[in-house]
Amino acid sequence: MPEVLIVDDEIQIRRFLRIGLETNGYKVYESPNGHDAILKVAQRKPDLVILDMELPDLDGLEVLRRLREWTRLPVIILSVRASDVDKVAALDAGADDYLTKPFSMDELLARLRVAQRHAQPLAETQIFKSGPLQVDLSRRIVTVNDQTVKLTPTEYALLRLLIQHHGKVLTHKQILREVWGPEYVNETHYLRVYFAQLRQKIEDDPALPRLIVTEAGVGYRLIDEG
Amino acid sequence: MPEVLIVDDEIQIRRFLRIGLETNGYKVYESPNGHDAILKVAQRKPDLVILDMELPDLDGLEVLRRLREWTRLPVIILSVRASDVDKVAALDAGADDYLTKPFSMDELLARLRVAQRHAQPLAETQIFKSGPLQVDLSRRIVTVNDQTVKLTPTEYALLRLLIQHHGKVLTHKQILREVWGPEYVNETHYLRVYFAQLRQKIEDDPALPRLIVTEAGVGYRLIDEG
DNA sequence: CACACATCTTGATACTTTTTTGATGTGATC
DNA sequence: GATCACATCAAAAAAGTATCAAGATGTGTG
Repeated sequence: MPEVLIVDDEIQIRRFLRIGLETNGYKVYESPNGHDAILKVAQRKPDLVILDMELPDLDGLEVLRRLREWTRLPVIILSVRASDVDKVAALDAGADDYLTKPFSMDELLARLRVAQRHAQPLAETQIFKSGPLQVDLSRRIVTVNDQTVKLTPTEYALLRLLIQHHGKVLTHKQILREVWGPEYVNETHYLRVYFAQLRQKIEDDPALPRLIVTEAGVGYRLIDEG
Repeated sequence: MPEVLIVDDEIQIRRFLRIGLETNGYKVYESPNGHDAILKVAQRKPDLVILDMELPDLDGLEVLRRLREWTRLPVIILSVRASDVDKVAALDAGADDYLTKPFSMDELLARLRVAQRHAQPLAETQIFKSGPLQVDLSRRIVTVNDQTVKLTPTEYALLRLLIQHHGKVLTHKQILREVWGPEYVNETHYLRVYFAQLRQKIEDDPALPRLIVTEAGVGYRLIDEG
């Protein structure tokens, strides 16, 4: 859920914005003045800031400049001032958008979505490695000794769970609950079958498992850096 | 020197924009209509596009949608229509900003600078290749072994989605939501039919697919560098 | 308006993969 | 040597997939 900080001194405006944003799936923080706003951005680390230009303590532009000293998070300016010079000053100071009051909620929401789009960095490829095993979680590709291996949905879910907790022991119940669902916590036979299958596919020697080790009486564990 | 494409049917507006932009250090291209605009973006590869909503051939929104099929370059909309629905539609279709006429040159320039800041240095994949398959996303031309192949709108939408995420597994739901819409997420039969059709058209041997592989129980994946 | 044409939707059927289930084997511990 | 926890194998059941083709819908044209 994206988090927004609303910076405005008028409580009615904050209220209006909060309602509109919350009904559209945002988590909302509020600041009534500039100093508090800068503090809250640092503390709460919101995904977006909606910043009014008229504040009791600091100028909105000044708040923006201070924020831009250390963060590039999207800032959308709200203002009653519609003059070019104000807009240009704010935009050049690092604002991502500038809306003149009165504005419609729909437009603000659309412009927030644009700002979120812009903020998204390129998705980095997340790859887990351990010995001969290599798992590309974003592409759903598993390789062993550089050979791609085909896993069924359940086998993959199991392996992904092990990777998410690599190094730690996962109890039988934990695994069954996560992979099959809470009503399967006693189907320990499933574990035997699927761990055998998984070892068959990803271990160099399935009879002497080096990646997936059994912790007798407890559960299973995935070794990293084998 | 940043390069801008101006898309507007009125020659006076183009002139006005050209002068303002050139005196501020931009190199300017012009398009009087939508089809020419799409072509020029592919040919000239400008850094920015200024797009008027009222065009003689295609709707501005349609031009934007077509561009977003293959490129994320910044597009700033100009329009006489100031209604929320128009703005929201354009922004959600992928526009980076929306200016209502009349606007000031200074504001436009400032918003261009914002758009340039946001521009992500992406390697634009105008043409996708994999094995015998070749797809020109900007011209919507699909060839297999240098033979042009005709795809229906849905088949093309499907292929384009696969290309945008090539290498990754796309789940059934993802595909149905993107191509047919959120209310179709359970119509898995559509997938069977359309993937069969697509394979028939783009695979060398549709019975042994090498480009579009099935991940049973999960979804489908487009292989790159087959 | 009626026509041909392309495309989308739907149903039937054969086929493949995956999951579930049961039977049996192994080794350690008491 | 009986018991326990785990491993392995393989068949049955279930779920998912491929393909063909007919019906429905929509499109533009004369």
